[in-house]
Amino acid sequence: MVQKLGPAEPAKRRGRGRPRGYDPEVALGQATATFWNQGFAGASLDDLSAATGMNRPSLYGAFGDKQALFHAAMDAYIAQSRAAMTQAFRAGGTLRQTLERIYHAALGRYLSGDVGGRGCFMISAGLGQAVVDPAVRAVVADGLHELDRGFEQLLARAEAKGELPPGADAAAMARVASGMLNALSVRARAGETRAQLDATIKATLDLICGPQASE
Amino acid sequence: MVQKLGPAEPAKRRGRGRPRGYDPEVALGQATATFWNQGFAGASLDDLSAATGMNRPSLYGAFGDKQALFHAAMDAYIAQSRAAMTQAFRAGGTLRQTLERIYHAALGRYLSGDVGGRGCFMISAGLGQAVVDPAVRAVVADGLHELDRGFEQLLARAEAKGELPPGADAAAMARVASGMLNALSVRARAGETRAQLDATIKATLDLICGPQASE
DNA sequence: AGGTTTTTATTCGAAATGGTACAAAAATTA
DNA sequence: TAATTTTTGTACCATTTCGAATAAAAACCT
Repeated sequence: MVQKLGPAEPAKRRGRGRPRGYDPEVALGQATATFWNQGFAGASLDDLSAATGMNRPSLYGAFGDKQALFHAAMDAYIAQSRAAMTQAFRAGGTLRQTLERIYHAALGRYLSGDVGGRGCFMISAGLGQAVVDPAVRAVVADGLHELDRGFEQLLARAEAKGELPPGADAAAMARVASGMLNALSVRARAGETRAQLDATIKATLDLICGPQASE
Repeated sequence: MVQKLGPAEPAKRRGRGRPRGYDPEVALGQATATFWNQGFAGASLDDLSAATGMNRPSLYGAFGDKQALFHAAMDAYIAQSRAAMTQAFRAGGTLRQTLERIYHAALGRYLSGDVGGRGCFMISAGLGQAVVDPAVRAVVADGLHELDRGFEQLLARAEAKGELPPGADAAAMARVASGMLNALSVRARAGETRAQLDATIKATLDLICGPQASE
């Protein structure tokens, strides 16, 4: 889990001094994974140092103190998540296909890693800090609401295209669709199997889009 | 927030030695609140000592080490939550009334305290430890699945009573109903207002039970 | 009153934690 | 080659953390 040290491949020269022994993006990813599993308070600088292969002064020089590192981890996670989600939202197809793609893209991230289900980083690690650090709470809330808006637009477009039954309430559907994404995070971290989580996704799709024969 | 010390009122004599200066149940509640806000790793023994008004040796004598105290906090929370939920599930009324009662009972707990939304203790504090402590993960999973079964029975009974429309899938509805409870926890802790959360509840009820005029 | 028992209060200690100082190392530039 | 610049590695520091040891306090029992 530690990136190899020593002179990194001369990928990009950066001018004068000694070259870095690590790739900042890789290191940030490894620090993120540590926070993801153990939370902010549960991840010591020694843990982070071991995970990234950087010693503490390097960590400090690159990212600032522990809080700053955590914020950098959130920003990086959000950026990645946003990229994947944007793609899933926009790839086209029926409403059901789109929702299914969204849920499975998210679930793939929630089940990634080697600890048996970590959930969403913002929910699992971010919300742990939310009560202690208002700035973290605000970032998490923004992330949630950005997704909310995505679902609202998706459902509104589906309604406009006539994909929804006549009496359907697109706004209500969007709220539930977004909420069930949070539920998947919770339950992935609680250790539910992929089969169980897939069943929850199917139930959500059936309720929103109408039932469909099993595959 | 600290219970008063000194000789407690002679509620129940317990025989020989010096009487306790605290009520174990009250102290456990205060310790639970500390874990709830700050998580397991984020709550130091000093924090817990200050919150309960017990000094460390007393804490240790009463509950064992920090892990044991956390497990005791989970057990107590589950017992309280189960009592409230059982009542909400069984009090009768239409499906919509019952679901509304369940969600609002839970939401009241999720918004309790003076830190602006803490969510469910098991999700907010428990899941933070789930990856680190498999026993905690198992307890949380059990709690979730106990609720799942409650919703399954509730929806199955509603179906049997003919409260659901003909084509409805009671099992899928139960999964979503249970999942949205998790979503409420997440969003309460993210700082959503009661009005926002009520709107999510209403959306869930509308989707499961059919729309209803606003009050 | 004197002894017994249980809890509380003070204190201590070893380890871990977050953060930093400083010199050695590895590159560039002159 | 020598000076410069940036990063690394080691060591250190003050504080916090968890836990335990020990003595004082407050009740009961005889």
